[in-house]
Amino acid sequence: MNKTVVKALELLQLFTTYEQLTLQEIVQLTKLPKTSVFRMVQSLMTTGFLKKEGEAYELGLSLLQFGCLVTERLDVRKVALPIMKQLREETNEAVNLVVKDGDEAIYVEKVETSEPVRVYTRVGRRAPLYAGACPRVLLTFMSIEEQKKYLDRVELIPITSKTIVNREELKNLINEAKKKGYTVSHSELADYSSAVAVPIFNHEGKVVAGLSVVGPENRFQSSYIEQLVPKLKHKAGQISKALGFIGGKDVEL
Amino acid sequence: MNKTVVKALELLQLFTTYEQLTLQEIVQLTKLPKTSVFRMVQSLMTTGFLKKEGEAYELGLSLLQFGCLVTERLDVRKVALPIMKQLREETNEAVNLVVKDGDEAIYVEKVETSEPVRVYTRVGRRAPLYAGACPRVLLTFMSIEEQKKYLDRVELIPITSKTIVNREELKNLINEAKKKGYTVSHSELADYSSAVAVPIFNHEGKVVAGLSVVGPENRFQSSYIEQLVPKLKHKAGQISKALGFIGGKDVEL
DNA sequence: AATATTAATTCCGATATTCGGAACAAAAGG
DNA sequence: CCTTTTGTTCCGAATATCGGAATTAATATT
Repeated sequence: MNKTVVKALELLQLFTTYEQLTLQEIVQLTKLPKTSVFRMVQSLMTTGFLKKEGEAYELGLSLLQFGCLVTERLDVRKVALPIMKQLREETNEAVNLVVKDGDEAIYVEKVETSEPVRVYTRVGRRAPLYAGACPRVLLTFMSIEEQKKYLDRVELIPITSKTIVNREELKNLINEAKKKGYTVSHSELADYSSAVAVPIFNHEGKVVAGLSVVGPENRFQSSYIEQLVPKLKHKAGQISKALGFIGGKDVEL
Repeated sequence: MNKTVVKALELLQLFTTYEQLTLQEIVQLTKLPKTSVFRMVQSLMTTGFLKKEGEAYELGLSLLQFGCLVTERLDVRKVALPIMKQLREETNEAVNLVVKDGDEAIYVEKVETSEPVRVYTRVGRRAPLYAGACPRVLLTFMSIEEQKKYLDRVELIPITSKTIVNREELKNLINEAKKKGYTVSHSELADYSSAVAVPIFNHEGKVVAGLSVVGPENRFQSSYIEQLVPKLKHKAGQISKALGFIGGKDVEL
């Protein structure tokens, strides 16, 4: 492995939290010697990953290009987007699409609602697989071995006061969700926001994404969730089908 | 500067042209020793910039997050987008927003038309400042010294058969455009596509972006362009104003 | 105006890190 | 079963990185 490269890219990661940083600030945050930081920043600048805006450094425009390319190349997203828009029309709620990346879930597409009270999720946001409806639906429907390994390995860190941190409770929820074919979460990732999520499968029958409807907790009572689930399952089924998925006991095609 | 970091990031740049690459292919393209490529790829993977998809490597999902952050943080884009949509409604043509990044122009936002014949531009695309209406409008309205330096330094490489490669011709076009307050191009960046572009200024009176209307060459006759120009100028003026621009002989506010 | 303070940049010798050839392993193809 | 191709590990040599210290630049203070 290449230590310097990793360090430089970790340095770049700082800019996901901070919009602008001076050299000084980077030194403080990374605790690396100033000269080293300086060198790395220079390197990141020549490649367009960072740029200097007056005093401070910012993310460079190269990243724009990369981001767009990744988006375009994600085919789940391509087929899901129009269907997500339909779902938004039917439910008038925000719809999210999440894919798995290592031990995390990443929000790759969203369709917003016109409701005045909204839950704002940023595309590119990451969340652990155990928290939130959409991430957990990925965890629920992954292969048994992979799931077991993950559950043994993962440390359950609370994000909000309602994040599930008890391993047994999590396992129960997963098993239940597997039977029902959907997951529900209340304020696990952000306070006062709830979500219902269903899995999307590819041609191999593997979960490749989670589709969810998100909204304010007070609106998401069980009677309302029951109305949402068949709609979600229907749309997720359409997306799965478009990806070449054929079987599926849990999915109504 | 940090040689390894730069090399690794240049390696990553390969993936803007190729969607997938095996280790072998990267070795051939970069002409670097296999072991070095291997190491760099490993480093890029641990940081999520690359991922292995079966045989080959692809851009990782980290880049999605970075791309979205850059987009969100670009405030020209934020204020321009709604106005661009209005312009699309008024003209029923595709509208592009371009900013300067070093010696290049980058497309940062687009609004597409419903016309059957379209010109497709990808967000994140780069173009030299001398070619195409929108890039050249940035060149036209940058500071005199900067412009002079650029013109002395730049090598004019043809992109299509109609790309301007004669320095004198380019200078004349720039001077003319400066008087008129807009730039026109025909098939300079892509065959059969034309564009009209106007500048957007910030609070300091510096050009920060170019706004253009793009369409198929046959539709962009001079009579039609004359209709477009006032509309473009009006909208660009609105955006400039929103960015704090006050003066402006060339802009009708 | 002179001085103090803070941050950015350059220098340079020590050394840890990267380099890259070669050997090895694994998988694919004949 | 052997050959070929691609991916991965090893290890000594070399060089690129490291980081302290000095220098420069910019800003604040007396």
